Parts: sequence; structure tokens; C-alpha cells
Amino acid sequence: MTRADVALAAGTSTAVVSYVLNDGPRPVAPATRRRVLEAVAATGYRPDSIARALASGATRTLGLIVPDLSNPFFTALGHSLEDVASNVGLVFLLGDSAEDAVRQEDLIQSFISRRVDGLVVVPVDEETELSSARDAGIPVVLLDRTLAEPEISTVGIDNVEAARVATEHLIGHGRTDIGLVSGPSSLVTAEARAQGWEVALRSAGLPVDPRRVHRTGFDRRGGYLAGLELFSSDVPVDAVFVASEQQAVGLLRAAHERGTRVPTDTAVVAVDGTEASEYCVPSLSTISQRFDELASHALELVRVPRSRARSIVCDFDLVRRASCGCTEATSDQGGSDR
Amino acid sequence: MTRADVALAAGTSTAVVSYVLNDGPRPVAPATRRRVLEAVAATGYRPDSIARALASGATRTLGLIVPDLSNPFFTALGHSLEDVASNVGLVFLLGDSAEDAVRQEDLIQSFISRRVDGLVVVPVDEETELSSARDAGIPVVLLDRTLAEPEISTVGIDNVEAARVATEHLIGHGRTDIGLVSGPSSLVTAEARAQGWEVALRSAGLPVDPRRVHRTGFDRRGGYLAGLELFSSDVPVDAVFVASEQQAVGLLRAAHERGTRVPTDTAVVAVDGTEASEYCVPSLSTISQRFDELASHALELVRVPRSRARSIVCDFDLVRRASCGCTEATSDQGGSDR
DNA sequence: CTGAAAGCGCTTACAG
DNA sequence: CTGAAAGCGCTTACAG
Repeated sequence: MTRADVALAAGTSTAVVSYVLNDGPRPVAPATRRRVLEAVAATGYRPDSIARALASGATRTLGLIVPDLSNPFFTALGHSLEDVASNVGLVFLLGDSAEDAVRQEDLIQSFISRRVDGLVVVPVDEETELSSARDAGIPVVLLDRTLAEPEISTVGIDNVEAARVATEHLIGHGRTDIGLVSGPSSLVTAEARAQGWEVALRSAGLPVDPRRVHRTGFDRRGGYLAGLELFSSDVPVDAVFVASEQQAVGLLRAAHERGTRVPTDTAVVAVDGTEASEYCVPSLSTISQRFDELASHALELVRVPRSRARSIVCDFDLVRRASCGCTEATSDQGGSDR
Repeated sequence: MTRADVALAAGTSTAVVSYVLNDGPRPVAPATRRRVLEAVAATGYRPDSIARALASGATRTLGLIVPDLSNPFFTALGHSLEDVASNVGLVFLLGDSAEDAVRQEDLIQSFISRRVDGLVVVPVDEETELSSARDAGIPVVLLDRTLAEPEISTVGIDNVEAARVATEHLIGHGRTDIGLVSGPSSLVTAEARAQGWEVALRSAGLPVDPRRVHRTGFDRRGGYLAGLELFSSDVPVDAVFVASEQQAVGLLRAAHERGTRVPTDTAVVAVDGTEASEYCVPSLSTISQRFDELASHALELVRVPRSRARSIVCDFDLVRRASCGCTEATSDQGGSDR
């Protein structure tokens, strides 16, 4: 079943079949169009997008590379991206770099050779090499994490500000000995969130004590280990700003094991806003990112390539739940003030 | 930069370039091979897989369709699948059907027209129509959930047995009033797990009380709502078998809100084995699925199409943690007995 | 408004 | 062991 069969059945040429199927680039007489449409229906013809891609140069396929598919934050991003993309007939090739730069490079090469129309990547580190994509003329947009190099379009939140707001909220609860759990310093996101925490403390005249700072992996285990240390340390900690939700989940577990009550003993605010935060025990107060907005902007940047790189900064929302002390832990229905 | 350029630089024909790049189907003299390899390196040539796909008929691309990308269970599956696939140079096109049959059908059509070499799908329901893929000659394998129709290859665990083992474990802890939280009856997985729960109760001579049965959505909210009802009901419940980990997370939260202590008042065992179970409060005892095994088998079935449909049943492991009473809630290090 | 034909970048019988 | 050439199923100037 190819385009030739349809043309034959419609008594026309393959060119005309293309014109009606693609709505252009040439006009087609209404009667002819109808015959073609009927022939398509009658033959059950399906266009071959591989052939189409070879001839037209566009695959209508994008590449998505995330550092870890088992991290709900990246998954939430993927969920939204897939949703927006499907609305415009675009599909994502999926890549999980496993936080490994080599693996990431392989994926990029693989996607380039598969001729993706664009690349959305959450890079594993600041050193990520994207020049091969640029050379191939493939638009790239960075999500969540950025690179040292400013030549690439970027979508994300203002991480310094997000961390500042979160920390300030803890200060508003009367907390003074506020710890920090953030990610590896190779990630600008982790750096910026650490910075925001510091800014908030300093402008409130509160101590910035390195003994309350823990930089670990951006995952549950990292947060868990940090929590164990934090909650068995001599240095008092009556609140913690945690730079990611996965880490917060681990930290909450450590608190439970150590007998530290959240928020009574130690209040917690995190960043991300995945569904997990709503069902934590206690429910997690968090800086909620607007996944759909991030996804829409990323898709827009990758679809209409600009001459110059653009950076889009999305808003975020502080969602007050139990872990900071805003709602009763046991009566909290998991709702938010969004 | 095309194959012709490389051929020119190597002083040979495009056919020979293909032969060396593909290691066949014709032999190439060592000296010629070297010249070609050098030319490839010198020109920085990258094969165009779209052209390759059109000529060869194989895209080296698979389609993956899951009902919900924000469900960590499907994500864990995706993670493993992507990993195994990448080892053999295969890539996945990603589809999130959002538990919607129409959306799922669109994805299938889209993937077929993109000429995927195979389809791995976690179907939204038993009625899922896969005939178009079969007509197109595309191998399909069902993961986790199965269909009424047995004509399609399947990979999963023995859900009746998994539920039976989990429930029996609760019985072993001396529990007698054991409730059930399972998924929608349109899913055979949910049905089978409900059945296993019943089998265990009956063979222990324990009551199968419909008032302790809750069938809800396979997500956190479903489990949460079921938990609220379960824990405020007049019917005593000293244990619950929960058919999915997402539901268990919601149920744990409901228990927390209702002041029900887990496992003291009510013991809990779930099914799935995602990383989330390890960091729950209390940590969740669960039937852990072997994601890598499931993924390997699925990939194998989809890569080497059989004449007849095959069903592969993978083993599972009962991971004993705090929620069933096996380990102390506060001293549990999140380990397992795997 | 329509059609014959070149071309997209590969693969692979076929002939040598 | 090597090469000229047909073909994969589309798109799209170009000519009419």
C-alpha cells in the first residue's frame, strides 16, 4: 500500500495525492481532492513517515534526554513534554543518560543520526558538549539545568529566587538554625539553590554555618544520608531547605528513623512540585514548578529556532503543606494554595 | 556529507562504504576497508538512519506506550527498557496514553506510520485494539497488563501468586482481618491480584468480607481514598494487601491522617518494588518485580518475532520491610532481603 | 489545477 | 573483492 496505489485508485498522480494529504504546496480541485480522500479511505493507506522524512528533511520527531528516568521530577517534565508535543503531531525519542556524560554523548549522536528535528536535554553537567547538534543544525534547548556556555536556549525557573523564597518562608516560621541540603556542585541548579538559601539567611541576619550544609546526590539516597548526618549532629537545626523533592523524601525518612519530628523539631521546605510531595508523611511544603509551562516553552524554543539563544524563566509557586508548619500534619488533606 | 563523499575520498564506490560500515553483506579487502575507515574519520561522516531505514526497511526504533509517565512503576519499566535497548543500538519512541484508549490508539497509529520495528505496550484496558500493528507486521509485546485476547506475546509476573504470597505473609504475621485495595476491574492485573488475595484468605479459612474490599484507581489518590474509608470503617482491618505501590503510598498517608499506626494497628504489603517503597514512612514491604528481567524478556520477544505468541512469566521477590511488621519501623535502614 | 520526473541517502541483488 | 544501478516511498520544483 503506497502512494502510487492511492494515486491509481483515485485516477490521478502521486503528486496530487501528496498535495491533498499535506494541504499543499499546490492547490487541488475540490472534486479531485474528494476522489483522493475516498481512495485513501478505501485502500486504508497510511503514509510512510520515513520516506516522508527522507524527502522533506523533517522527521517530526524530537529527542528528549534526561539524566534519570526513575526520578519523578524528570518524569513529570517528560509527561508534560509528551503531552504538548503530541498536540502538534510531534513524538519524542527517549534517552536516559543515567547521569553519565559518555552515555549522554552517545544518545546525542544517536539522535542526530536519527535526524531529530530538535533536542530537549536536561544535561548531566555543565560541561555537556552540544556542538555536534549545533553543527548538524539541530535546535537544542536545555531544561532545568543549564551549562556554563550561554550559547544555548534555556528554560527553567529562577533557582536563586526559588531557594530564597523557600528559605524565607522557613524564617517566617520563626526558624533560625536553617540547614541546607543541595545537589552536586557540578550542577548550576544546585549551586543557585544553595546561593538562594544563603542570600535569605544573610538578609535576615542569620548565621550561614557550613556545618549545616550538605551537598549530596540529587536523589532519595542523597537526601537520606544528609538527613542522617543532619539529625545526629551536635549543631542544632530547626529547619532545612532541601533543593530537590527526591532528597526531601529521603530526608523525611531519615527524620523518621532518628525520631526527629517534622515540622515540630525541624521544618522542611523543598523544591520541585511533583505529585510525591503531596503524599509524603508529613506532606511536603515545596516550591512547585509549572511543568506544563516549562514544557510549552521548551517545545516552542525547539520548534521555531531563533538566530540567537533565548532564556525563558518560568514562575513557580510556594505550596504550603505540613512539613513547614503551615498546616496540621494529621489534618492536612494534601491540598495546596496554588 | 553523504556516503558519496566518503566513497570519493576513499576512492571506491558507495556500495563498498556500506559493506564496511555494515560489516556485510559482502566481504571487503582489508586495505580497502582501511581506506574507507580513514575517509569516514577524515570527513566526520555520520550515516543517515532515515535513509538507511527507508532502504533497509528497519528503523532500529521501537515504540513504548505506557498509561502514565508519572507513575514510578511504569517509569521503572521504561528505565530498564531503555537501558537494555541502548545496549543493542535500539531507541524508544515514547508514548504516554494517559490511561485513555483513544490516545493510545493514536499513539499506536503514529508509531506504525513511523515504521517502528516493534511495540512494547502497557495497555490501558483489556479491549485495546492491536490488530493494526499485526496487519503492519509489527511485533507487539504486552508488559505488566494483558488483554482478553491471547494472540499477543506477554511479559509479566504471576499476579495471582504474587498477591497470594503477599497476603499469606500478612497471615503469617497473625493478621486475620485482611482488607484488599486493588485497581479497576477492567485490568486483568487488578483482577488477578484480587483473586490471589482471596485464595490466600480462603485457604487459611479467613473471612473474605466485601466490606474490606476497595477497588480504586491504580494511583496514589486511589489508595488514599481507599485508606480513608478503610480506616474510618466499623469493620475491623488489621492488615491490607495493596495491589500497587502508588496506592500503598496514598494508603500510608491516609493511615497517618487517621491516626492508624502501620504496622501496629494495620499491617501493609504492596506490589511493585519501585525505589519509592524503600523510602516510605514506614518503609513498605512489597512484592518486588524484577524490572531488568521484565525488560530483557520484552525486548527479546519484540526483536525476534515468533510465529506464535509467547507468554513469559518472571519471578518476583517478597521484600520484607517495616510496613508488615518484619522490621522495626524506626531502625529499618531501608534494606531488603533480596 | 495537474503530472512526469528528479531527488532525498541509503541498501543490495546482480554482473563482473 | 568491487562497482553501476535499481529501488525504498515520499516531496517538490518545473513545465504544461
